[in-house]
Amino acid sequence: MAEGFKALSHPSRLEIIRKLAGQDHCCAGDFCCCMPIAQSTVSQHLEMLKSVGIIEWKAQGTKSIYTLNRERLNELVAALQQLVGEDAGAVSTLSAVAGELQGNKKARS
Amino acid sequence: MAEGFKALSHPSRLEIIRKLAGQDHCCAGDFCCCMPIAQSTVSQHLEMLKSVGIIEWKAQGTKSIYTLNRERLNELVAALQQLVGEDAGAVSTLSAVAGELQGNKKARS
DNA sequence: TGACTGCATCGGTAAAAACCGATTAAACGT
DNA sequence: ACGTTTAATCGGTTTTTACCGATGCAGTCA
Repeated sequence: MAEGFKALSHPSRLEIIRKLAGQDHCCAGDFCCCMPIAQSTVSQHLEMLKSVGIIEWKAQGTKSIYTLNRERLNELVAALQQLVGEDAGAVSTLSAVAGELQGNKKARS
Repeated sequence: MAEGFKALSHPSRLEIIRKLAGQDHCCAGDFCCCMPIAQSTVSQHLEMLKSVGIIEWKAQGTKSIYTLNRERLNELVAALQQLVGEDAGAVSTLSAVAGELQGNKKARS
């Protein structure tokens, strides 16, 4: 769990995730060209994210295709929520939001 | 944001949070006695958690009282969810849960 | 087959984090 | 006022992380 959050604890790695979240998949080079760090450094950040399962890797010709593992990130979210103790208060907030989004009168009040 | 996750990226700090989550408040000594690290080290971990707002501090006599800032942790949860991209899928799951908990027919389907 | 591309990996340096024991300082009880 | 308790801070060491340029190695295309 600490490992997972460590992977999220660097701006460059968050940037990688952000980019990947809006794009379905990227190859390694796509990150290099929009970040102020060397290619080898990017590669190491990718390796770290991969090692904790936050991103997934696939070879495609001479390129490396990376995709976001949303499930793994959701696990981290869940772990964090559980740590806080997702009690009644959190649930009611949650249902209020859900109601709002659906025009659900019962949930709103 | 990276700072926040960095604070969560160490087992000792997670342990502090976990302990605090089940206990409303603790003084500094309460952590020392159940962790395999020196008092000065615990103090530094507490300082780090405090500096990013995850815990709060209050002096009480000769003791230091620490409490968990659940709101701050929820902010991090939210940030992480947003990073993943809380899309339609996530919302419907969310409202389904809310509906379940309230006996809401509309949300259930 | 030989040049080229795209990336991972290697070797090394600099900076940051983790940790400790010792010291300091505030609040307390006597 | 004095000794005690509690916890922050200091000085220093070791380990880890971040970063780079250079090198190596597939896969591709001429």
